[in-house]
Amino acid sequence: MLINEASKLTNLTKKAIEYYLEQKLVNPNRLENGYRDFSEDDIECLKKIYVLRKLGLSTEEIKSVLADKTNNTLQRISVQRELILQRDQAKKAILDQLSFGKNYSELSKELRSIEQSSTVAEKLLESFPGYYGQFICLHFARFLNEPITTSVQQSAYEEIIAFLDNAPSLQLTEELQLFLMENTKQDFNTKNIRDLIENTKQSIENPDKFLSENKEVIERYLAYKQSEEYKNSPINKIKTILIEFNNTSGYYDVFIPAMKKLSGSYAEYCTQMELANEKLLQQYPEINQLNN
Amino acid sequence: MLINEASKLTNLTKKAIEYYLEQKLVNPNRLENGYRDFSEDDIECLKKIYVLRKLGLSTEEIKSVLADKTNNTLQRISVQRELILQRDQAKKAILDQLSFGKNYSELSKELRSIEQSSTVAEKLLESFPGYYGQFICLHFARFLNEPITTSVQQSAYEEIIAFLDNAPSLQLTEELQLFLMENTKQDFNTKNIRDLIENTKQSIENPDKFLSENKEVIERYLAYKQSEEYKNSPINKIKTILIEFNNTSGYYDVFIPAMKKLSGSYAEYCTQMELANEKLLQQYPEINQLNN
DNA sequence: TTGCTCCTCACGTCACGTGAGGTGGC
DNA sequence: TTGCTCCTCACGTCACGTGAGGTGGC
Repeated sequence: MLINEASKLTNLTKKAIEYYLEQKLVNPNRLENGYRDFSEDDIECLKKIYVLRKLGLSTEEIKSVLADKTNNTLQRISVQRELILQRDQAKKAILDQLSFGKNYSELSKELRSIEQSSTVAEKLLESFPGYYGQFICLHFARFLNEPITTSVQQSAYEEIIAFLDNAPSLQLTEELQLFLMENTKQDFNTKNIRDLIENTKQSIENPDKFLSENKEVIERYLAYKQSEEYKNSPINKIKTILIEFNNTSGYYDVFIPAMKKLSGSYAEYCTQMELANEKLLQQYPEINQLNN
Repeated sequence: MLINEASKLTNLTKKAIEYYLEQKLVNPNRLENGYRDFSEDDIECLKKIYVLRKLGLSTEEIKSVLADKTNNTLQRISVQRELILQRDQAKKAILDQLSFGKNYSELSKELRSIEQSSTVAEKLLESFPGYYGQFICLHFARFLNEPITTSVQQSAYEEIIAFLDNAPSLQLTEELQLFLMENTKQDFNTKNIRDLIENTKQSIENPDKFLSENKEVIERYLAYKQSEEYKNSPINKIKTILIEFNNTSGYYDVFIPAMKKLSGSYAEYCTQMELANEKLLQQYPEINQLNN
């Protein structure tokens, strides 16, 4: 069909369609007279583009979403938009304060720390691949709402940025990447990640309760970790790579200490986590052997 | 001081400052050699621009904010951003559904009704001046979350758009505008409007309770409305103009009926409102005379 | 031939960033 | 003279919109 009909079917203007053609988002055949001939598939594709554009994705982003047969790209973008929404809400709150007559210089500082926090979160998402990046990003985002006021915080912020900008990228073999994608395709979206984070939080806040309530699961898990099956599994390989990466990239030596300096709530979280971990080790000393 | 120093003091780049100069947001003097000489006032102004730009205001918006000595413009923009935030949140929810694997064609409809709802809200804000526009906009925004699915709703939507695009603008004399501004400057911001709306909602949901609990206030109010003082007050003049406007513009004949068709929850609200009003009239029949 | 669609090309938008090329100050 | 700042002018960005000018189809 010709462009006019395509335009009507997709709710897109001709000019918009022409633009997407130029950007190679769609590639209809040409008729002998040079007119473009849109197929059913082209129309489907344009309809998707319409939706994605209305949702605020750039043409580049749309290109990768269309090329990606899994929903991984879409999930990443979704996490990104969540960060942006949070930032915009914080900005809206400042706008309200301004319209209420609060003065500019005070708010200017608040603004700066909002921007710095979201820069950290965005860079975290960029720095780590796939699902792992989303997890890391949402995990740390919770601790980034505190204003940066002291010079210690400021230099910690700068260390973090330098780390994230220069850290070697985490490389997984294609096989492992595929494994991760396959296994996170359905189950892990923004909401599930949030739930997971929330569960972790509750278990470290009250480790005794967690340990007694989940005795069975924990023991099954430990048994699995000692099995041959686990030792040869992709998930173990990924874990090994991660530990190696964390040890050599500066993640443990630079990033984590800086995060603790930047965010009081994160430092507190870590302390709790260590306590909980001690209790776990007391109850299951065999874990020590597992990690070596 | 020269542009370099101004840039350092304000956190703006030279190019950004030059752009604001071109847009006439600031107007520094020139030295004999043609160099620009920024005053303390210019710097203050640039600092404000910095904050407002970070908050996402366009240069045109910033221009009106800077020109406006009251906070009225800022308040309007704040309401506008609230609408945008709501829309973006709805869009983010759709993005999540997509990344969860839901199909495009279903979501495309949802998308359309999100956009239509926010168009109505935005046009409401544009169509009425000052505080009144903000109130009207937030008042109706609550009823605009329902999807547009039937053809009755669709044509009601179109009627509303046509009404808002063509309605004569509500004109108040400068004196009355000033009065409104003076009296809404402090007390009415987004949050206060919300509270007011919430209070109204509760009183019409349970008119008996409202009437008995607020007996004294209502009676004092009625007495005031019968006084000579009220008859000569600006608020009475504004009310007269509003009633006239509502009667002649099509607000009552076109807009309100269309809103009822568009939104079931608004229709319900109106019914409740009428019931509550009847009860009020039963208790205070003298109101009938007041309105003539 | 007329009125319509199709094509490509060019220029505008918004808030700057990135130079280029020329002048001024020390 | 050198290295710095200042000035203005031009072009690029992103996702199109608004024509202009020419061709094709009925």
